[in-house]
Amino acid sequence: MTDFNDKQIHILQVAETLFAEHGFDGTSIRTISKEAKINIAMVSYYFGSKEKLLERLIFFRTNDLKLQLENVFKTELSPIEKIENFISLYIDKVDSNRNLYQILHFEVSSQKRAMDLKAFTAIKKGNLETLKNIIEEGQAQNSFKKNIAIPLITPTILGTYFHFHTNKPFFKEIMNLETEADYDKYIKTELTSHIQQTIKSLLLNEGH
Amino acid sequence: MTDFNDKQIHILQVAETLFAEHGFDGTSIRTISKEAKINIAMVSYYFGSKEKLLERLIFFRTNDLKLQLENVFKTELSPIEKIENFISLYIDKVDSNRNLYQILHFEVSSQKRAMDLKAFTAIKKGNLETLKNIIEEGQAQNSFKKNIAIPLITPTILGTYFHFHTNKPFFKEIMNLETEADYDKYIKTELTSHIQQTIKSLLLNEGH
DNA sequence: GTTTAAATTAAACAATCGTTTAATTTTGCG
DNA sequence: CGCAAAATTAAACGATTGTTTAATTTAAAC
Repeated sequence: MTDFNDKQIHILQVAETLFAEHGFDGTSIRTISKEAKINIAMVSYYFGSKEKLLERLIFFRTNDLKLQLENVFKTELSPIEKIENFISLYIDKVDSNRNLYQILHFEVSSQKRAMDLKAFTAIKKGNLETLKNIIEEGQAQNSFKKNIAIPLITPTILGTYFHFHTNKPFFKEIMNLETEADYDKYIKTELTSHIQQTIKSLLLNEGH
Repeated sequence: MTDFNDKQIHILQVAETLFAEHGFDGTSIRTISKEAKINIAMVSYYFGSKEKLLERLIFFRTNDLKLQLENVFKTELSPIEKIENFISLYIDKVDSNRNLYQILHFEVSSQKRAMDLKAFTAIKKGNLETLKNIIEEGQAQNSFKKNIAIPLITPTILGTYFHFHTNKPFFKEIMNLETEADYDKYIKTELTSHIQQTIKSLLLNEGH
């Protein structure tokens, strides 16, 4: 159940792109088949149904995407450096799996699909726990503020990223990001830096 | 073209809820008609097509939702107080139009629909301009930092809100928000406060 | 080379989609 | 009332949806 052959992976990759572009309901099996240059019946043959294809796609990616943020916590860095690494690593991972997260973002919100997202929820809880450990470490040595709503940090980190990316055409225009490379570079530099600066300002005690 | 009769408004309201729940493609005209207790043909009769219905819905709401954030700028408050009001007003307006923004959020990102969003883009640019004025005022009197990526402030404000709301089931669980009223109250208090605190920390010069 | 299973195909399935038609009912006005 | 416009209806349209079937080709094992 864990393995995919080359053909299956190819179908998943094509479906991922199309789902992200046109949504799950907006993408037909015929479109996927045409794009992947396979017969229509192959999707049912390999995955059973369109909905199971999506489930397998989520598994395929989240299994490949288990964030190893715990390692950040275990390093010898200072809490504020850990926060910086936590953010850059998080954004980088999400950014390199844009399409899947675009799908999850919508399919999760429209909770119509009754699919198993427990694994995904577990990952989110684990990441939150890691963040909590880092922040409490900083609070213990009095470099971080005490009255912080820790569970709201992640919404600020990821929310800033997603809102930027969701409104990509708008920001490409007002930032004069002409090419895709310009856009990608802006995320890796300015946007990531802005998020780091925002969270650091929120956490750090004044005068440190 | 500006007026809607009671029946049209009723259809728009039903469609708004269903679109937000199941997406545009996931909602059929038959479902809308059934829910609104009208004949299937009435949608085409009043709006022309399903896509035009969505356009009219966006117009219907954004026309009612022209944020009067400029008024915040014109008050006699200090820049930091203006920022606080800007954020609470913005979140409150978006929160009271959750469903529409949920739709816009997805339909904008999947830019398949070739519809007229210029009015919406214009509103966003206007809001950004207002925010810029407030911040530059604070920078002029040396209470705000100079090196701020102003266009990334809005993504942080709205992104935090949307990411929270998109993952509503997750946060209801970990925050122990049992009822809808609990959830709504949390947004108006804790979440809004967190966003205000975050932006204020980012903007304010240390020692002020 | 024969055999068996896997892979692939074209075709058809019933269901649902958005939209249109044409007939009927309701409404408002003189 | 009589009449014209608006509103509403049931029915049908062709197109597309996800899925299944049954036949055929390919691949691997012996």
